[in-house]
This record gives sequence, structure tokens and C-alpha cells, in this order.
Amino acid sequence: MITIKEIAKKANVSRGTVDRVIHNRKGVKPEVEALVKAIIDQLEYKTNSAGKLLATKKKPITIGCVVPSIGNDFFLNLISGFNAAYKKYSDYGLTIKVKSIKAYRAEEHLNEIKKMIASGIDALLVTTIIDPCIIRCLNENIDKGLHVACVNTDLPTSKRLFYVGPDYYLSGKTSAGVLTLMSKSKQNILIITGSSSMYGHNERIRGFLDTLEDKGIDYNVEKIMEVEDDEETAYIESSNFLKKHKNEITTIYIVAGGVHGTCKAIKELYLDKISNTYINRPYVLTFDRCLQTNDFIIDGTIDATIGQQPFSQGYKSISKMFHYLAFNHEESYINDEIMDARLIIKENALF
Amino acid sequence: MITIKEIAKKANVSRGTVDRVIHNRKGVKPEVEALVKAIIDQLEYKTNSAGKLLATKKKPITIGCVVPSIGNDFFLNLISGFNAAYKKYSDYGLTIKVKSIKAYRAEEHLNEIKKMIASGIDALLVTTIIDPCIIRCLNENIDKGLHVACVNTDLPTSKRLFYVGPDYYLSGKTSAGVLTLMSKSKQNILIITGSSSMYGHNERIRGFLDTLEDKGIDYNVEKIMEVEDDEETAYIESSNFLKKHKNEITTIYIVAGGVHGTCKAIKELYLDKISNTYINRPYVLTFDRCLQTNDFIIDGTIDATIGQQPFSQGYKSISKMFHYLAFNHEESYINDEIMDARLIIKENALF
DNA sequence: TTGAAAGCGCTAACAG
DNA sequence: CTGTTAGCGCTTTCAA
Repeated sequence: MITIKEIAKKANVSRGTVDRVIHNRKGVKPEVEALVKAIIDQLEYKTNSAGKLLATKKKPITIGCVVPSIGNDFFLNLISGFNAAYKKYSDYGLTIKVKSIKAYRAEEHLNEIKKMIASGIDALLVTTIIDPCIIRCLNENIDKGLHVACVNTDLPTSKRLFYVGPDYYLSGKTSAGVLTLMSKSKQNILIITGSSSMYGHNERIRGFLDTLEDKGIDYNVEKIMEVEDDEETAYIESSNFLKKHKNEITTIYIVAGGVHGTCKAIKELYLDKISNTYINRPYVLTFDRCLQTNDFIIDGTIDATIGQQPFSQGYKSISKMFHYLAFNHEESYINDEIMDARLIIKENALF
Repeated sequence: MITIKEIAKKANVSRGTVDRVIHNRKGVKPEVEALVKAIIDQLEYKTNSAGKLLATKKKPITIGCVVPSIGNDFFLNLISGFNAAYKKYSDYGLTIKVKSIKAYRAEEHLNEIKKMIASGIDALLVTTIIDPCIIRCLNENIDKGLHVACVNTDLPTSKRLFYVGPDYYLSGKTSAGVLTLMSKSKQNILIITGSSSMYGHNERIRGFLDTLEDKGIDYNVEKIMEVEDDEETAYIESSNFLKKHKNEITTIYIVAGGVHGTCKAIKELYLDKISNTYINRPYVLTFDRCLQTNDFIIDGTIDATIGQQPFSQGYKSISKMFHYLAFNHEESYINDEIMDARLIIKENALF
């Protein structure tokens, strides 16, 4: 294994000088720098992370996280991922601060992001809304030296370092793929979405419908319901709607929250109490895989769900940001990380 | 963060003594040991892995790997996982030796395992056949101090430390789950398996049929073909069989290798050359997700495949074994690691 | 039975 | 512009 010491010996300089070259610090004679760099390349020197981590642990790193996890199991799993990564790197001076907020409120998001930044952090991980004020605020702070990355929801027009999360369009396509496995005939679709201002939700719908189109499936979107992830709203509205259109709807496509409420309505309307089996239930497709969703898959209310690995999203985003900060802001850490669409049906639903 | 130094100060002993206590080394007065242990518990001391890794890198660790990867893409991916983990830990004195062998030959397996052990290794990672001679050989070496773990195929009756790989029964169930999404009517099934002496292959069949049974699907297994992962055999045999039974077979269930050969036969028999679409093609279900399989999913020959993350299997097994060896054989590293059954259809098949 | 000290690879502070 | 040195947490060797 090649160490700084060996490089130094080969170049006839001190370890300090090699260190300076490696970190592009000023104060090295150009020809010495060139020589050292050449040797580094030639010997394929790779920094030893244990050594580095040990030596740098004195200056602590704080990562702030702002996520809309209030009343949302998915984000609680994501936060578990944050915590797991924190646990792994706390030895090396990492601290995290997590702020849970409510979804959909741009103003609240902005406020909490500002508060988090003001509290003094080195980097920010955020799941928020595509909103010009928020993006401006983030960009301003990025210019001032804050390191920002997006988790679960990207802000493509911002100056964020990287994005860790799903490809919403692809997950919508996958959902449609399952539907076409089940049936090739005409579908009358009830779509239950979180909010029409959420990019990810819209993308899931777009991917879904595009794929039906591609596959030559005849379909009609009977209604798009916005329930803002509220289970009670989902229950009442879907219940009312399905009562009126019980035998017309062939597919219920639940894009975000509202799974529990909708499934409750489905059970009431389609489950035969005597045989305890569904009669003419529409196809039911959902996203994510929290405990409740899992129960509905097991009991046969949901045909399939698409998981997006919330835990990994949390874990990877912290881990990437930590490495980025700890290892000299190396570019190799700032690539986006797209989770794959995990298709879950009854048989592989076991946790 | 709690360090050995702090423990030592609190206990009024030297760091050496604390180290001795932590590693249960002899030569510490019982009361001192008790005191130090109490302080460790109280302060919730956790060893700092960077420090440990740095200090122990002098004594190199060699892990030997024996896998039946000859002519098998799946295991090449698994080996990539070995190499990725190796790359990560090579800084800390890890070396790996990988021996590729051919599947199904117990004698060859035994020979190569013996050779690998004789070449001088600290630990062995192996994918092999459930065979009494092999198990005896491994157990003898385990008794002599060799550390052994199973990758991809478990040897439950051996003294191996842990197993990293799929749950074959569950993956078979998942496959049947997809089939029942597509159709509830009677299935006439052609099963193409690797070998009837392979535990995993049998389990996949068992899980598949059990699930059809559970779901009240009427089915008949028309034929079980053993093709020993040979594509040519698969092509010839499936081609011959399907020519005779073209319109009877409703499902082709390919348990192991032979996907390429079988798909070639399917294309020849069912693909309409003019419209370039399938006419009355049976359902086709496979396992794993090598490049060829992926192509057949994209082009519509295969309905679904179940992936078992070969790369992760390789990566995790090396990583677990390395940590186990590097960190005092701590028990926390020797739990089994069961991969989940990844359901892949056309829409989420993109790599 | 215990302590002291050196050293793993790297960084940072200080001295020149 | 460059070298020296101390120290991050841990293990190991030597000495007591």
C-alpha cells in the first residue's frame, strides 16, 4: 500500500509537502508540485480513509436535515436511515440535526430551512417543494458556502450538490406495467394524489398514463382526487365517489398518501363479509411500503406497491454528504443516486 | 466520544490494561478487570473503527473464495461484488483469492476447496453443493480454526459462520405470485431446472407450486427438464418439447440457467415474424437478471424475473467476513443475510 | 500483573 | 516555500 511517507521519500520532500500538494494548498514550488503529482499518479496513491478520518476528527461536522415527516411513515423510515448513518460516522465527529415538518406548505418549509441554517450547520439535506423562494434561499446560502443536497424530491434548478431519491416517472411506469400484466382491457381509473403541485406525484401519474398509452391500453381517468396525504379526506372522498361509481371504476391508482383511508373505503364497499373475499374489486396500485400498506398487501386489498427504499435514501444521503465533507469535497461523492423501483406483491411483501 | 484513554484515566490504569480487558486477554487482576468493565459499560464505550483498522493493518488477512462461476453471468456479478469489497478494504491489509469452478461436480468442488485451503487463507467463502464429503471437509477445517461462510447456497448442517444469499422458497413463491396476477385459470407448466440435486432449484419449484396450490390455481406440471445450466441443451430440449406441445403449455418456469436457450426456442415458435409480436406465447418466468435475461424482458419474451442481487451477495459476504476477522470475531457480524426477492418486469428492468 | 512507548496514515500547527 | 512534530484511537512490544 502506497502512503504519503513513501511518496515523500521518492520525491525527496517532507510528508507535509506531499500533503500540501494532495490538497492543492498554496505554497509549493511549481516544479516540486509537478514532481510529487507525477509520483502520486505513477504509484497510484489512494488516501487511506482510516488515517484521514482519525486525523481530521477534531473538527466536527454538523449536517442539518429538514424533511416533511409529520404524519408520514415513509419519512420516519427515511429518518431511521439518517440515524443509522449518523451512528456509523459519529465516531468521526459527525452530528446531525433533524427537523420534521408538515408537507405541502411552502412558507413553513422556507421558515424551517432558514431556522435550520441559522442554527449553524455545515451542510443541509432537504426534502421540500419546488418553490422559487425556497430555491432562492438555498442558492444564496450555497453561495455563502453551505453544502446542500436534496433527498427524495429534487430541486433540479437549484445549485444543490446531489440528489438521492426515486425516479418518479419510472415508478409510475412500473405501476402501469403491473396493471398491464393483470389486464389488457379498458381501464376506468380513479387517481388519488397528494397534491397537484408536487412534482413527484405528477410524474408518477405521467409515467403511469404514458405507459398505458404506449401499450395500447384504452383508459379513461374518471377522477383525480387531491387528498394532501390526509387519510380521513381520502376515506371520505373515495368512499363517496366509489359509492356512486362502484361498478365503473376498474383501477384505483394511489400516488402518495391516503392509502389507509382509501383501502378502508375499498374494504367497506367490495369485501364480501360472508366469504371474506373481494368481489369485483378494482385493481389497486400504490406507492411505498410502510407497515399499513404492507398489511393491505398481505390481506389482498392492494395488488402491488412500488417501494422506494426510504431507509436507503436517508442512509445514503447522510453518508454521501459526510464523505464529501470529510474527504476534501471530492467530486466523486456528488453524483446523484437514483433508487430503483421495487415492485412488491403479496408474496415478496414480508419484511 | 469515549476513548480507551478516558477509560484508562477513569479507572486509574494504563491504556494497555484497558486494551487487555476489552480483548479478554489474560494477565489482569480480577478486580481491576471488573472495574474497567464496569466503566466501559457505564460510559457505553464503542471501539473506534478507524483507530482499530489503522493499528491492526500490519497483519494481513486473506479470504479465499470458491464459486461455480464458469459460464455463469450471475456469479461473475457476484465476483464483482467480491472485488468491490476487496477494493474498499485492501487499505487495511485484506487480500482475496477467487477460484472459479464449474457447477454441479461435487468432486471438483471438494478438490478446489481443499486446494484453496492448502494455499493458506484465513477465511473461506464458498458456494457449493450439499454433499457430505464437502461438509465434512469444511467442518474439519473449521475445527482447525478456519473461518467459513456460505454465499448464495447455504450448507445448513455445516459449522459455517453465516450465510449470505437468497431465500429460494420465497423467490419461488414470488414467481407464482406474478403468475397469478396474470391469470387465475388452469396452468400447464413446463419447468426447466438446473439440477434436481440442487437444493435451491428444488426450493424454487416447491415455493412456486405451493403458492399455486394455496391460491387455488389448478395446474399440471407437464415436464421437468434438467439442463444443468447449459444453454444448448436448454435450446434443443425445450425446442423439441414445445414443438410437440405448442398449444398445451401455458407457463414456462425457468428455475436456473438455460434462459437464453429456452428464449431462443420460444422466439422461434411463438413470435410472429410479420407483426413481430408474440401469438399465444406461454407465460415465461425466470430467475436472476443478467444482461441476456434483461434483453429478453425488454423485448417481451420474459414476463418477469426475480433478481437476487448477486453483486450485493458478493460484497456483503466479503465485508462481513472482513469485519468479523478484523474486529475480534465479534458475534454481531455473523448473522445470516437474506437478500430480498426483486421482482423485475419490463418497466423497471433498466439497469 | 501492569505501564510506557512506538507506530499505523494522515493532518495541522509551528518553525525555519 | 518547506521540514518537523504532535496527535487522532488503537494495538503491540518491551520493560518493569
